[in-house]
Amino acid sequence: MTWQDRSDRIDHDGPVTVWQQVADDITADIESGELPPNSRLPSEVELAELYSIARGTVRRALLALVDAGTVTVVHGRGTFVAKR
Amino acid sequence: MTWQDRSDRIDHDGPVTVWQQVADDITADIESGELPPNSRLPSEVELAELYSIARGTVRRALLALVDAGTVTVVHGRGTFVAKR
DNA sequence: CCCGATTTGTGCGTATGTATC
DNA sequence: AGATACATACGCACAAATCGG
Repeated sequence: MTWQDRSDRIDHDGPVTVWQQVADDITADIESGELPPNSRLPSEVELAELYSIARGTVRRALLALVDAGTVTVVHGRGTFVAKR
Repeated sequence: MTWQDRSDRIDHDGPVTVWQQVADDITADIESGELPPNSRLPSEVELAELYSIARGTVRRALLALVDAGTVTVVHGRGTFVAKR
């Protein structure tokens, strides 16, 4: 899949936190099949740029996805869609 | 060109970010001709030592230079002055 | 062909300061 | 007061590409 700017998907004024919106956004792409199992996500820095948010916020979102079992993180390699 | 200690060129307390100062400093050397096209910059680790900053900050500065088209980075080889 | 050194790529964890809600 | 979020910056570890012996 092609990763373009996603800053327009984030509502900074609504009731939902930014990191939840990012987690939901990525989860949606995984469940729709656009992000197939074992495919790699952009790096934390790249995701921060794509969503125009801070890296710390990206990490919070990824933490939620890891807890949910939807992605797995490999030190030094990247973040991958879990095969389930 | 000779690469000596450059830690005195960085102001950690001013309004300009460290990575911006590094990017500007290297850009000046390129535009002055001291760093000719295709010449290789010190490694990220060496630059971090020369400026007495973190490698991550060096990478942030190099990212700006890449975006500006002044340098090109090659995985496993190094960072080179763009030929322009 | 393999091994080691070098270099960039990525992630982990943390800290500080600012601003907003 | 507290939580959220941004931006910056630090140090470290592991992975992958490249090149030389």
